[in-house]
Amino acid sequence: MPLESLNNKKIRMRYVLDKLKNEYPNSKCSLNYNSPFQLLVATILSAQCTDERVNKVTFNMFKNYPTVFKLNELSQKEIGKLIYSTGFYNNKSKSIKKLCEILISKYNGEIPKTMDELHELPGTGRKTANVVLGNAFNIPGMVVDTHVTRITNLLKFVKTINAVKIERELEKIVPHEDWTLFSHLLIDHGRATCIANRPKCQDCILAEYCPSKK
DNA sequence: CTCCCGATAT
DNA sequence: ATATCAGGAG
Repeated sequence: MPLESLNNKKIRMRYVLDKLKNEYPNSKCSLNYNSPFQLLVATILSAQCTDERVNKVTFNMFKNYPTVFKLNELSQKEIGKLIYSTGFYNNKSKSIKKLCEILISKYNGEIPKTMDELHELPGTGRKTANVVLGNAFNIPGMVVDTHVTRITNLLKFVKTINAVKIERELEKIVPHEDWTLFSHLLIDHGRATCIANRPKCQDCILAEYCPSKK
C-alpha cells in the first residue's frame, strides 16, 4: 500500500518534471555570485527577501569585498549598513560577521562541503546549506524553501509544512540527479504562475496533474 | 511558536 | 492595510 502510493507519486513526478524542464529550459540559481563564499552570503541574505534585491545589494558588496578576508575587515555594523535593504539586517549582519570569523579561523577561509559542517555555520540552515552544496559544489541537495513548500503541498506530493519532512519525502520521489534542478524549476514556476495567494491556474502547465487546481 | 524587518505588489 | 519575498535561531 505505501509502496503503491509512492510509485504513483514517482510516476506523477516524472510528468511534472518533464513539463517543468520543457517550460523552464534555462532554470538555474538566480542569485549572482562568483565563489562558494559569495553564494553562501547571498543565500543567507535571501531569507524573506527577493533575489532581485539581494543581487542589488551583493553587486556593490562583492565588488568591494569579494572574499571572506576582505569582508571580515568590516564590523558587524558596517556589514549591516551594506545589507540593510534586505531586511532582518541585524540578524543577518551578525550571522555574516561570525560566519567570516569561523570560516577564517576554522576552515582557513574555505567553505566546508558537508551538510553537517555547513549547518553549524551562523545563519546557515538546511535550506541554505543545500543551496551551497548543490550550486557551488555540484553535490545534490533538496532545497526546501517557500516555493517548494507551497507548490509540493498544492500538488499533494507532500502534506506538511515541516521542511525536514518535505525534504525526506521529495528525496524519495525526485530522481537524485534532479535534486538541485528541482528547486530552481519550482521557484521559476512559483514566480511566473503558481504565485502565492493568486495562482494563475488557467495558464498552468501542471494543471492536469494538480489536485488543487481552481 | 515567535521574533527578526525592509521593499514591493495588491 | 495586508501579504509576500530562495529562512534561521531561540
